[in-house]
Amino acid sequence: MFGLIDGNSFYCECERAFDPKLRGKPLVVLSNNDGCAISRTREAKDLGVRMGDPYHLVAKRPELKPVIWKSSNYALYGDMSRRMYEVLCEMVPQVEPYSIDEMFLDLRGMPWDLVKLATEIRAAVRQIAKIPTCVGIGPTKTLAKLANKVAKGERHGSGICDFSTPEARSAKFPQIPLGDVWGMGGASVEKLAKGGIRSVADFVALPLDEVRKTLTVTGLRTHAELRGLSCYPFSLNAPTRQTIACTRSFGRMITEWEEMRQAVVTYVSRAAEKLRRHGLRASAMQVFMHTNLFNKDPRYSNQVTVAIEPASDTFALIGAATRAAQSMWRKGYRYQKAGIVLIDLYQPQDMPVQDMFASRDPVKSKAIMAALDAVNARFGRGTLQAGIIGKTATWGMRRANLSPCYTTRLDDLLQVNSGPLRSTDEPHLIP
DNA sequence: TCTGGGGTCCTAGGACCC
DNA sequence: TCTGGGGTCCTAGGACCC
Repeated sequence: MFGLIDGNSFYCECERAFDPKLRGKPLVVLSNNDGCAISRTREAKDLGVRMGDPYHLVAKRPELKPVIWKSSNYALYGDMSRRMYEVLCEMVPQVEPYSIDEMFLDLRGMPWDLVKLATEIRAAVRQIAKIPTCVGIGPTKTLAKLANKVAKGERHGSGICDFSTPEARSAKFPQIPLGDVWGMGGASVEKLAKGGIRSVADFVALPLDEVRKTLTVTGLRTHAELRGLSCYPFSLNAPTRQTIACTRSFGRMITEWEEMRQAVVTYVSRAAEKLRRHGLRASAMQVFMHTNLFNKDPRYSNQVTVAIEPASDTFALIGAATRAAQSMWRKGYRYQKAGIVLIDLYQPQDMPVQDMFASRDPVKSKAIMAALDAVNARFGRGTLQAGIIGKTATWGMRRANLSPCYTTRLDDLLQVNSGPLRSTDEPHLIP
């Protein structure tokens, strides 16, 4: 049996955990660059903020005046996710992180009442990690996900939904729209609706060849999972990464090559850091840049893919990325975004060709990269930056309302007054 | 002025092979 | 008149996820 636990309005609740003033208020966390709404509290949803609403449009709406808008703080959310994971590991034999706010629980062989266990898990995560959650239970991952969705939809429910028995499923399935199912996106829902298939019950009753014909093998898997046949096993070790990317919109449009060069150098450095953290090397990369696709500016969009000598060395990757960017740079446009994606990733021992004639001394390179990563880990990202001389860039992303990194920066730690403790779980802030 | 970022998997079609 | 069968590998694009 699987469980799926999922943080309610996860990013918003991470903010609330450290700032009591946000509790009970309509709160929205914005995407990078303060672009659009990506996490909303119940209060904000009730006021009509939708997922993906562009901030600059929605902030003008008078009924949304009371909403508090926060820039996203991934250092905080990532660390809160880790805390949630640790609490869960104490309570069930195995936990498989699925996303920053969702984790599958292996409930096989758990001897007691699963709903009771789920209740205890929710309470522990709430108390220790400060995150409210919902839990879904089912014999497959897809059913656990669906149960979780049902639990989340119940306004004053228990926060738990159990789909472990066929009876529980057939009672609910006729009322659940197909789009609620994990793996059923807009395109599939639309295709099936043409044949009158709208609810999960309709879909489950569909013959296999029909499913295969309209949705190919992925649809077939979802279909099987909904009938209780597991196709996605529980897996402990995270699969090795296929791609590592760093792509960003600029805080303002940029028009100069030097700015673009700096951006590309910054992004590729960041990606190389991730690459080393995963112990991988890249043997190809894609670099892209484009102008704003929403406004009436003259449009330009280009992308190049280059093969490189397998590397995780920042300097090597910078060279390749800069050349690629230069080859597609056209002066006279207002660029809005650029990015780099590292592809064809290898574990060094699996590399098809050993770098016998490597143009860089591998021992030296390894030592320099280790030093670079250590300095940046200790003193903050970008303390040592290859390929950029001088002042801070002005094109970086907008993050107008960023919360402190309460849990990952010493300078940002909350301070607690000494003296008699008050009977409250709220941190006592020193102004 | 201002519309995110980072992933995975699958398929179709072309090039190529024997 | 008639032009096989069975593969692999690569890429671009679609669909989906959070």
